[in-house]
Amino acid sequence: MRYDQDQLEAVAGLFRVLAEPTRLAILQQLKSGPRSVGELTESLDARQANISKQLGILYDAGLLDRERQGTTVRYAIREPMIFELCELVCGKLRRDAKRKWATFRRTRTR
Amino acid sequence: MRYDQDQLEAVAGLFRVLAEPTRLAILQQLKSGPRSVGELTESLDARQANISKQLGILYDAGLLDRERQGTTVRYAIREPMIFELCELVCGKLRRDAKRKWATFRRTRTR
DNA sequence: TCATAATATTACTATTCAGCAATATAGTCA
DNA sequence: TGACTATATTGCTGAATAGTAATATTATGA
Repeated sequence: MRYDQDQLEAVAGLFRVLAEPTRLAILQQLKSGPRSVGELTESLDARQANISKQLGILYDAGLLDRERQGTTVRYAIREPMIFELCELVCGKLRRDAKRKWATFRRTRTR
Repeated sequence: MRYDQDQLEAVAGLFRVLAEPTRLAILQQLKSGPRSVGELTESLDARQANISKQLGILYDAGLLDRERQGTTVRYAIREPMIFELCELVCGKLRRDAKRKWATFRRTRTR
């Protein structure tokens, strides 16, 4: 697969959406099931304005579904693919950590 | 899998490295094989300083290998996993595009 | 050692954006 | 309608960073 400039921009844009701990934390919460803005605000110990804003960004990126229920709004994962992404990244981080640890042991033990 | 704050930061950090079109373009070039800074600078029509800087960021993130050969330096992919990441993202973008197109057709044809 | 070539670094500017407080909007119920 | 609740938006500030020109570093060969 070969990407032109616009496609690279689009791919980079989606990675950028995932490049923020707060948004990842939201996604992690939603992995267990749909949540309202208020529930997320409480469980993440954050400001409502910020959670709402970050949810908007995730929604605009097409990663979440949104549904009004009376005066509350519930968000849910639309793209389970994001968890595969996170798993791949975590696998790499684990490999890095293991490598670093092995190096440390080598330099300490002889 | 459950992530704490530090892990979320680490994952976000790696996504941030991939969240730049120039760096993705570099990775794309390297997919065909190792390249020197000069070769990348030419094929990407960019400034040498910038390519060198972005290569440094990719290297520091543990995504690239580096090898000096005389006065030139060749970089190579160290983590083929990144291409899986890009493929997942592209799959999503294709789905989005298809969905948008289908909606367009629905609203036009009746 | 000197000249040259390839790469890296530095110092800077412009842009982007997370988080915030304040405020606006939308839905519910009396 | 008005009071109340939940969510969204606006305007702002501080921090991060892509790209740049200029310069420094490193290696080669005469």
